[in-house]
Amino acid sequence: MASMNKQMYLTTPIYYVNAVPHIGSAYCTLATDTLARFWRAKLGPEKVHFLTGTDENSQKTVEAAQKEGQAVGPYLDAMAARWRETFDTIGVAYDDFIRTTEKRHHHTVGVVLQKMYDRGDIYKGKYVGKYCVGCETFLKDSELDENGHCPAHKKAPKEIEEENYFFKLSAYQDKLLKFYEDNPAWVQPESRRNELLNFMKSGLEDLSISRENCEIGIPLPWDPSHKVYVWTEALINYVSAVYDTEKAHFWESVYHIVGKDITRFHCVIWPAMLMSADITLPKGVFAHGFFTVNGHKMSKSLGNVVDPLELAGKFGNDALRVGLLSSFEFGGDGDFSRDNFDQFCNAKLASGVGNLFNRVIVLVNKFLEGQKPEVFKMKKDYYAQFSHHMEHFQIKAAIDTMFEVVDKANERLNQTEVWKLAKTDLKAAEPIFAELLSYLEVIAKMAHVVLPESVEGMTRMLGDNTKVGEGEILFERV
RNA sequence: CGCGGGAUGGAGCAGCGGUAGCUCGUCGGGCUCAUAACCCGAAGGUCGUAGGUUCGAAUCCUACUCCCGCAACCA
Repeated sequence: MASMNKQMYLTTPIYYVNAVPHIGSAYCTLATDTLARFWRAKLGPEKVHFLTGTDENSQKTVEAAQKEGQAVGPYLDAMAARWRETFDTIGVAYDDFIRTTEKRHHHTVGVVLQKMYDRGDIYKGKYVGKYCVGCETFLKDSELDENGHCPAHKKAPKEIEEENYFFKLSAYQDKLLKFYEDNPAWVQPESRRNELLNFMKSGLEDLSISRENCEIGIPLPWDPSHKVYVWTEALINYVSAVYDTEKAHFWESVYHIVGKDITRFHCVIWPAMLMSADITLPKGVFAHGFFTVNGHKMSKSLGNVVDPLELAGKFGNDALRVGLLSSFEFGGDGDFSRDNFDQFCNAKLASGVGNLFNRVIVLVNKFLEGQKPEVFKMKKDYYAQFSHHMEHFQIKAAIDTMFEVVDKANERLNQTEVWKLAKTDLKAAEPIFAELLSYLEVIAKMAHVVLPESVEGMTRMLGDNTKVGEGEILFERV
């Protein structure tokens, strides 16, 4: 159970560098960042490791570089920097950013594959098939459209016959099923787990894991004329980041946060590879859902691609973070619309959290000259509720808990009409101010995790042990 | 019979066997400490259709209809 963890290693998928970051990658990364911030608050910063990065050893990146008229190396450097800068800009505090072109990754991939090879799980076979460069995969005849083209790329696939190395995935079917049975919560949400069980029960086939004649990639240690297939190699990044370093102890506490489209790689192929290489399996995999934009899939042709940098620039990083994460449950699908986002910023952030802080602090300054009254003992432990949700990857529910406290405080304000009471009976008003300040404090504690930038203003307003600060505007209305 | 997700008040969602809930919006009232913010109340749903199981069904079963994703800027 996550609540028993003494340390935490969280990963996002690594992102293809030949596209620019969009709202989906920002969503996944901000979600993982938020979980990381929660665990740092709970366990201490040194007990948490948060990894993200870029996936670069793909034939597609070679083509993209050529299109830009650049050499591959500088192109990859520039694109990886762009991803990294985007995450930095929107307030993602990763502990490590891995690129699959780095030496540490190449080294680890060699080690892992050699272990699989030594065990006898990798053999050489002949692969005859139709290869689509765009998909980076072989397509079955049944997958082609009526013209014999790849339905996704509208291009005829190349007829390729080549020697490939294969991984005996089929040999792991029973072990995987047993593992799933023994670890019912390993994949979350449960609907994804059921999908995967059906997939595995339908029979696993051996997997081609190498390519010949690739311009980019990692050579197989025992046969450098073959490069490791990009997906096979990409998964290993999670190990590469900690393998053979002082961070190695984190491996036993790793949770992968992934998109629902890549669960097969992470929940079937990856554990089988780890079993083969005799490496401890991750503690769990959580698959989040996808966004539509105004009810439609994000697409360049529809012109509805949402740029996270634009939103962050306009509304602020905290609004982007909590706006995305609270718009639908982590694990489900949802819709993003600019109208709803605007509404959220006004209603929940400006009129909600921001107004409440200003409201209470101004009152305390006005009637108590900023002096803090006796501490109030709260009946309900809101932070415990918040923690419980976060420990179970229920990010939206955790954020909703914070807004619940905001509502509670506003309700108390109106019930007690403390601004009237203070004029006639200051002694009676004091405990109410104490109560209100204690709500602000628990909100700030949660904001440390979900509103990491605004928490600075909250801290200023809450002041020191004896006096509160000045009221200020945390969120402007939009 | 390709696979999968979904259909719940104006919008977005939760509920998944026991008298329909949340957020936003709308309308009415209150308050005036606060960022035209806050509080209270109301309207608004026969929970896609038709059957079935059950003392009782959004909730389980069957059939059907319609949307959407797998279709790359893809997480």
